[in-house]
Amino acid sequence: MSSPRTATIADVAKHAGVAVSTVSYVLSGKRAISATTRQRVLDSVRALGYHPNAGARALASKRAKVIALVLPLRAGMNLPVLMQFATSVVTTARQYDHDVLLMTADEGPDGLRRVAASALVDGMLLMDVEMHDPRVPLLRHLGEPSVLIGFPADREGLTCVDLDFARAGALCADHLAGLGHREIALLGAPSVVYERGTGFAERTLAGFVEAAGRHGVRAVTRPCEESFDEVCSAVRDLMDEHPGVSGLVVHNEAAVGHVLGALRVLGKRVPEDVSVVAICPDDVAERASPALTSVLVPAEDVGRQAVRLLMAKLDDHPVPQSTLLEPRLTIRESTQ
Amino acid sequence: MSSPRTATIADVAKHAGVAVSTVSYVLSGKRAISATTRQRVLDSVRALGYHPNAGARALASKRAKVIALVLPLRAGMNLPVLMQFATSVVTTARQYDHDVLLMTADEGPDGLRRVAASALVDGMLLMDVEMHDPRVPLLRHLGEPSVLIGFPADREGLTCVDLDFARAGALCADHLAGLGHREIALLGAPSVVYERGTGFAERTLAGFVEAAGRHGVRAVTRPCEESFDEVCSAVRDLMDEHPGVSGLVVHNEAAVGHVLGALRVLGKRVPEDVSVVAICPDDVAERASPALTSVLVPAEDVGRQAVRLLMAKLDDHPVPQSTLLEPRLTIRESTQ
DNA sequence: CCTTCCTGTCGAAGCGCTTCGACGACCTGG
DNA sequence: CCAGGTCGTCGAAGCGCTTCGACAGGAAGG
Repeated sequence: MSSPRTATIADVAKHAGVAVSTVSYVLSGKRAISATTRQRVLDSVRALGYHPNAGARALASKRAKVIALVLPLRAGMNLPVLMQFATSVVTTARQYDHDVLLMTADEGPDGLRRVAASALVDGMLLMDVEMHDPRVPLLRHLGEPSVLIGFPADREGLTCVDLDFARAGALCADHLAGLGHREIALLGAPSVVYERGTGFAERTLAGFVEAAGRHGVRAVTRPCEESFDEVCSAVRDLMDEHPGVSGLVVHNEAAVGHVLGALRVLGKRVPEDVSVVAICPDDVAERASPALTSVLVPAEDVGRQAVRLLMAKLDDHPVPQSTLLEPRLTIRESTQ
Repeated sequence: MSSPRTATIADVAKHAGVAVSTVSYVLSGKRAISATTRQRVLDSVRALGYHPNAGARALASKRAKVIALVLPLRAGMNLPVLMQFATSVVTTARQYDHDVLLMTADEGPDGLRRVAASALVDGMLLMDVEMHDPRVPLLRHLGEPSVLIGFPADREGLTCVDLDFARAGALCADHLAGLGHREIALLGAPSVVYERGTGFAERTLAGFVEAAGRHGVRAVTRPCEESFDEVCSAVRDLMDEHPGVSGLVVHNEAAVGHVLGALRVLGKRVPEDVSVVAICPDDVAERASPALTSVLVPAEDVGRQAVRLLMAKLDDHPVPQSTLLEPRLTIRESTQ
């Protein structure tokens, strides 16, 4: 049962009849090795099922080949997107031969410090960055390579990636305005998210308002809680106060379903009476009835891009300070 | 800017005026150290901001203090529960001074092999285990300490944890029968989940049917897809074919909201015409209207318990082969 | 034909930590 | 008062890997 002690590089060297360092150079490609030797070593590696010991490698090379993914896991986050994101980070990292250490934000800045100081990871990916995030100054100070998902207020010296939420908001307004709607509304995140100063919510709103203005369309916006009853009354109030609203943008994944339910209850048909555009993942939009015209949050792209940037930084390649990912609008049945 | 090379154990030893090994013993507690020396060392540790180098520690001690969390990230999984689970795993692991490496199942068995062979992790947690999971034999073979979330068909030599889904199903039936309902129905996971032979769906169903039988109540069950339209027709068909059904159990998180919408569309009032019990996280149940009587999937408990078991195994403590977590029914407004 | 320069390989020196055996110093009991 | 224990500490030997400098041997250049 007990495996016969996993093979070490010395075993491989002996098996191939070469020096330990030669094996290392074959595996890392850092020095030229003749084709025949290389092949012999590779064969031995396979024969013995050799995998380098991660600790030893990290110790000697000062590279752990692990990156940290710091997820928030706080109230008001939308989980499915997060999960998609995490998946794409792991997958992409593996393509670069790196693994992913999962951290939650509740260990706080100390967690970052610990992980950096112990050389457990080579760099980190931080999600759900706020405008005035306490981790940001620490990050600058630590000097660990890092990439942020989201934009803090002061971007100096950082590398940030995000969906271009302003464009997303604008895209929704453009679409509705293009369909001839003259008065449109945005139902956003729960108010707590705005209070926290999470950038993406504000940027969506700004983009929406700006685009509406550009088209000469009246725009109203309000936060949106996530229980059915609260969504219901929010929608009702909105319609009462602004009876002319015929286009609705929903930027709140948990509430999307409830908004449709609320409209049904109020006797509003979609899209005949009200057109609805959601900013959410495609599966949620497709699962709704009618299927929702939506702007996709490209979680996978963001994850992939973030990892790429981090890898570039690890290799000391220069990277742009900000990367904005283009949103994509998919027209389905909920707008006309 | 560049930190002055992070402190090593040698630095601490020098600063405290003791031998390196003494520092190590203070930190690990594996040998008796006088109170005064201990204090001096601890002070130096704090003064220098010392954190042991993870690689070196792993190399020397053969313990990485990292566990792997293998998530599925496949279709039909319900993400929020998964996320809660992941959070509780990370948090609990940290309490045991361990970190968590995130792996997706798509690297497959090779991923497990790699991670085990490279000693990157000391043990693993596998989620979403199927009845005939290909990873199970490998796991037995590798001899890495591991804990499974979910039950494969052959449990021999493994350690498994899960919610007692049979009890959960039974609890729902008990509750409805107790309220006097004589004909009840279970709306389950999408059919693909049953086809995959995922244990939890089948066990819920079995528990539900068994309990209904025990109470002399008629039970009907069917799988349930996740789009609003499909849910709608499933509910309509169900009601047409079994007009006597007055109690509904929904074991499908994504469909819960749609079921309520469907009943609303069909003119059925909840709970006056139909009582509804959901098996889902509390926040989903609370967010619905009316707030749903629900059986909680105690993702946090499962995560915590799984980590505890794994830690016990790492310390060579004996652990039970199966651990079933008791479900808890919360009565809200949707049943009468 | 001899220097100069690659190319391919090797040996050895760490990386920072844990752990084992050794060994004074001190206590205890006969 | 000394044999036999403890207790607290130290030094050194690795753990498995990377990487540096050295060095044969052959190619190229004068």
